[in-house]
Amino acid sequence: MATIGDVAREAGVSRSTVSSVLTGRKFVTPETRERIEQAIEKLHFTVNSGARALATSRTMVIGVVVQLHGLEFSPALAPFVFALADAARDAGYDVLMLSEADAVGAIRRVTRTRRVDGMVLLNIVDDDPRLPALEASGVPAVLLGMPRDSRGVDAVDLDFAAAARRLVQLLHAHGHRDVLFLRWSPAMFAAGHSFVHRFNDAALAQAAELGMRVTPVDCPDAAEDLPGALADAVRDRGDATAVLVHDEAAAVLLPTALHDAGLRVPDDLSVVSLHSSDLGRVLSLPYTSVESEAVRIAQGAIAALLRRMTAAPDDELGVVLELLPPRITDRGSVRAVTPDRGAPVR
Amino acid sequence: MATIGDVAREAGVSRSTVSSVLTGRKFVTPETRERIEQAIEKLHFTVNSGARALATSRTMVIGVVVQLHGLEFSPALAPFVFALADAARDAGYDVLMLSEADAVGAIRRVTRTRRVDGMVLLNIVDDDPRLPALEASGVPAVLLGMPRDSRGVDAVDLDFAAAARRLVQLLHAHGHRDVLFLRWSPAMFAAGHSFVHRFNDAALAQAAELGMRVTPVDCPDAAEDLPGALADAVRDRGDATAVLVHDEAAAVLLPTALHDAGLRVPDDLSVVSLHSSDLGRVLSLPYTSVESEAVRIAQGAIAALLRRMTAAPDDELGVVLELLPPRITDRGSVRAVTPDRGAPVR
DNA sequence: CTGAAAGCGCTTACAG
DNA sequence: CTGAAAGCGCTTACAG
Repeated sequence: MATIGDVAREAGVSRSTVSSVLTGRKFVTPETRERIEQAIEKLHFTVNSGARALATSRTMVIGVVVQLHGLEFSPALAPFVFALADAARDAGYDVLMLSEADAVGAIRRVTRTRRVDGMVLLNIVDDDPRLPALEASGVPAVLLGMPRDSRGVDAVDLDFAAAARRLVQLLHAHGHRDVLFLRWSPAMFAAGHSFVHRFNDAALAQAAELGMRVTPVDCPDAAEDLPGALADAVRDRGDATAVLVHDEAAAVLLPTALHDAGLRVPDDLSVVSLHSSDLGRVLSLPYTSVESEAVRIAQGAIAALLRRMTAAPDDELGVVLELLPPRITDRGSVRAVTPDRGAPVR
Repeated sequence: MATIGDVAREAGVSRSTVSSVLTGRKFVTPETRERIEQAIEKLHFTVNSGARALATSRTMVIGVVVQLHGLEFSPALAPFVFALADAARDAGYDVLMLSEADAVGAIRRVTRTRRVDGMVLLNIVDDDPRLPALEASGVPAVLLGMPRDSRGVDAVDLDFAAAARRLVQLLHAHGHRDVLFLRWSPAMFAAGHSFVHRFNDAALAQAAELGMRVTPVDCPDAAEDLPGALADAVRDRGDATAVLVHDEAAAVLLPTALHDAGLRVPDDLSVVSLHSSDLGRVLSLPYTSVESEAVRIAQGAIAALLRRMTAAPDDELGVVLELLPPRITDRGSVRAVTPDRGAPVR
């Protein structure tokens, strides 16, 4: 491996001059620059990132901490991780994946050993134990998610409340007044996943405001109980003319449950949902739904992180809490009904 | 941040002695060791990984390269990535996630800048363009997947051929002689995903050997065409008494298609499958199937990589090509039929 | 068993 | 505009 010294010798200049063209932080005459670049080319020289990190105190690495609670639909995390890596790369950063069970330990380890310049935390919950560890580390960070209290840490997330309102409004505008709400399991609520609460609270509030009846159905904690629970919910739907879904697995399994019950969408029942867009695409989920926006959220998170990482020490930056507006993709799963009778419009 | 010099001063010893207890490569008398450990504790000292990397030429980081072809079911990759990170961590390594579109560029970049000690490549295809780049880099590596020609690189994968044989044998043992084979799309075959070929070839060969009729059904390249294709396949199944599935999305959507057709499993039709275990678990896919073994494969891959990374330069290591034996989980989706009539046994 | 010195490969004030 | 020197925080022969 060629070093900066080899390049300097080859080009007949000093190491500092080579460094100047590498960093681009100093002016070098075109001629010597040219000579140096040729030497770099010839020797296949590349900067040793460890040495550079030691000299600059910047690793150009971002740590991404995902906590696999087991409760969550882990495949749905993948798009966010990949989108984060892409966004980081566009800014010149690599991504260290921290998925070990002991997330607090991971944060301590990589920050103390100076492995990363900044951190992104995924699947945040209220009172997340990772936040104090983050605070103690003093490393720039951003949350991909929006806990009740982000403790001064920047956070970026989809606006789940707005998403819920828009879906409810959509149903209302089509005449639906009685809606079944398939929501995340009690364990997810209890774990403090704030997106679950935000969606739920906003959906119920919006429905109340519009004078709609919304019957919540809790998805079971155990995956194997879900098909049965869906079947029950659909059978016991009463006069509901529409279904609002906010649970990954429920969105995937609902088609089967509806078919089992001999119901057609949207003829017999309208459906709107919020679930992972990637999953929906691959499985052709046929429901009008809110996009999960992994790419935009990841880009927003990296932008917020860059702002912190590149801030001067004396900059007093305000906390960024960014809620991205939901976008709805219409897949024709909502049908207009007459509000009074609850029956499909002919 | 405390440095090794601070610790040395605090403990009243030299920096080299501190280093000796840090690395554990030299004997230090218990008394001085004790003093040093107390100083480390007191100052909250942690080794600066960049400095250590520079001094030792080892980063303790493994690069994981995933190529998101767009064709594949990307959420199914997540379990492998997480399992790799876990296995690496157990061996003291962190994982750098490389998911950018230009995988070859990523390999060049992280190896030339000495960011990693080794690499793991996921979703390998035949004639994978990443292999030459890997070879050129000279960095230890392992493939998670088994291309036709691994070009001297260690590779670990599930034994897809054995998996196919065992599933076919299982159907045969239960009397099935006419089987529908829902297989990956032509684009996946064309892309050279060897697991797709290995499963397919072995399934067809085993069936022929056992005198079974197997009718392959190509899943469509476009996700949105899959539901229709499944419906067609099920309707036109002829005298088939069982379905063999090797396609993630097909495994997920088959229940709906069967329900649509008014068919019950296993009463009207038996089903066996190979799909992501995690996905199957979360969605409660009700089919007897081969486990995808993300954890065992990842552990095997990291073990193989460690062997290379820790080998002495003059060790002439043989190439490791490891195919893990498939394990079948019985979910009662196979029913015994009488071979002659093809009708269910009453 | 411990320490002084050199070195890993860069960057960055500071002179000139 | 270029270079010599010091320094980033470790590890590792080599003496003693």
